[in-house]
Amino acid sequence: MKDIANALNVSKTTVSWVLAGQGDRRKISLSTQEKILAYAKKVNYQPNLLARSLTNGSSYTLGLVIPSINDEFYAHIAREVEVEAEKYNYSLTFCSSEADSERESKLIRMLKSKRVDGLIIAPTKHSREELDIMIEEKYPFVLIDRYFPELDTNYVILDNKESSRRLVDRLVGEGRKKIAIITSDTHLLVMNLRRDGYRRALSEAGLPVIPALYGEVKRSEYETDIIRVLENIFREIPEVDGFYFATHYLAMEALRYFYRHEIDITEKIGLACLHTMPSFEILAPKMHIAEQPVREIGQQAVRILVNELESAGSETVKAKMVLPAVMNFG
Amino acid sequence: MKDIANALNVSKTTVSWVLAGQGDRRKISLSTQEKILAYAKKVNYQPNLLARSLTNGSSYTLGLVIPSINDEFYAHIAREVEVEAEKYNYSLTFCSSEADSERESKLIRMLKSKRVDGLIIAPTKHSREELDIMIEEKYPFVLIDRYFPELDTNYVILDNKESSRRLVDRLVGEGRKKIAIITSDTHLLVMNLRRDGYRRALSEAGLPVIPALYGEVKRSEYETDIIRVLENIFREIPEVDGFYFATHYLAMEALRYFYRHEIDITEKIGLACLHTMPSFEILAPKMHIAEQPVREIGQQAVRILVNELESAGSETVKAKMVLPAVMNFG
DNA sequence: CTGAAAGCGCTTACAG
DNA sequence: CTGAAAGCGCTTACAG
Repeated sequence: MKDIANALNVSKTTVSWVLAGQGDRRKISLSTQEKILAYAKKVNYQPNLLARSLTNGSSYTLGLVIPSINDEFYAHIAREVEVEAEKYNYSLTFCSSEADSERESKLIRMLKSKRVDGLIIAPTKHSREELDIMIEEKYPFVLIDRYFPELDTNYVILDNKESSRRLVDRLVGEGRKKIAIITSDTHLLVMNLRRDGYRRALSEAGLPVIPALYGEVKRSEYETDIIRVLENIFREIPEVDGFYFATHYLAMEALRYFYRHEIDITEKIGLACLHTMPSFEILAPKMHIAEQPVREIGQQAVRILVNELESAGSETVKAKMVLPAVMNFG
Repeated sequence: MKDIANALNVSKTTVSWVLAGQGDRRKISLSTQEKILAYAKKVNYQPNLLARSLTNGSSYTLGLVIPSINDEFYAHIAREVEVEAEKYNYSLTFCSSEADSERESKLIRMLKSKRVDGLIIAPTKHSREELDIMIEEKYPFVLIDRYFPELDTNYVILDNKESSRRLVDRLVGEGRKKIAIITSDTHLLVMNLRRDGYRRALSEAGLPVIPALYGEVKRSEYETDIIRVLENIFREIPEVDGFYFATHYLAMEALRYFYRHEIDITEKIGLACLHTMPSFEILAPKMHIAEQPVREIGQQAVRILVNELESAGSETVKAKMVLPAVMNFG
């Protein structure tokens, strides 16, 4: 900009106005304007957005903190967030927390230091400290997929309990009586809500909740641990006739197991899963699926954030959205 | 920082030195150092990295431009790039170009304006202009997955021709004689290389290349268009006994079709695919797969970039890496 | 119609 | 041992 000003014998101020499209408003002579625009084009001037951000106090970048970008669900979320953010001229910096709350805290601090305007977080655990600080500082952020009811934050989540209840209810409707539930990450409230939904459906149908039909998979080694869990259930309750998977990657691994052991999943065993993967339709056409409304989650998260950014200062009331799943009965 | 300086009656300079860990080198008295550190901690001081970047001229952010983050392969690449970048203290801003070179150009310009230190790009088409400008400006970037041999740029790609040749050769080895090839995005050089590999394998085996066994799927509507393509082939050459898919999502949709029409893909029809998806192992255990070495692509891309950033100024010779696929014969 | 000047929050060469 | 000052590249209130 300085170069332009020097080359053209005008002030940086003038250049700045013109380049910002405020030339007319500031009544800068057309000839000067044209001169500047032409020269800027000639030298292929690109504004330094870093400097602009420092001056204006907003970077037009949002931060996305998720367990891993290399996960069907979160990659899709990232895409939808990106699309929506672009409408408001924001771009996205993402970080994978790897379900480690230490890391998560570090990443959040880093993103704040880089002065992203707001954060969209799928929190792994209660990073109490970081979230409290952000609430205190009124730093704009919205939680997705997971949340903490005791904290007054924005969030956009699935109606976990009801989605689960409906899925399991469907299995019950098929006459199944020994329905297992397979979960993971049980420190997460959402996982407990899913389990609640399962229990609910059973008790509404007058079926007992059998402890041996509960399987908990270690997240960090789920590919192998789920085998142990499944074998356990088949050994304890050989007459098991249904499985409800609390999340998609558990179902994926279970399907791998079922195929390998040629277990009949069209008649003998009914399946249900919270969220989906592109192959489920082929692998298990009869599986009942409650799909996360990915697009809406992404859109709402961005809108809530942008809304809060635009009404900076004026206290906005926190948005708490609980969305229904897209039900896909097999 | 200013606040700290005022509160403690020292200069910003001193605060800056201490916070940068240069206190000892600058021989600042221990008592001052401790005072500053303690106060910084107390007020939870977080440096404004925007300001630092503006001063230092590097933002410690890399830009990743890919067709879509919502794609198995690129999401995985993103993850590996992130992991590797973190080792060098870089974070990542990503943008999905949606295979639109207009968009791609815009995104590249935007990222440069935001002063990312370097770019990792899976280019969609020859955005001649943007790439030329970057070469001209010596802006650090590395191409992945796709490249342009006529341009002197860094790149990390798969050995497309050889991987394809080996896959098809495998099908040939099974005694198959009517092997179809299904491709898409044929404006991309890499797709042509894959086709070359296919042709090569056939001619090495003395088999004819039959035009009717060539299927080209429209990228933008591949889910439906592939059906047309497959039906065409089955109609023209009913005795087709093999399919080579030039990329994973084509295989995925084809499998959907094969399952729906109960086509025998264990004996009658042999399959091969460049790159994989988590379900292929279950859906088509006999499919031959050449997996992209995702981790190595990500790692090398980052290392090349960081290396160029660190040797800023001194002319580095461009890295041109052609990696072998990880072969997985079904 | 146009420009000089201050400020955003840092770093660092220079001076004492 | 410590600080005043310049500079990174922008924006904008103020003055003429």
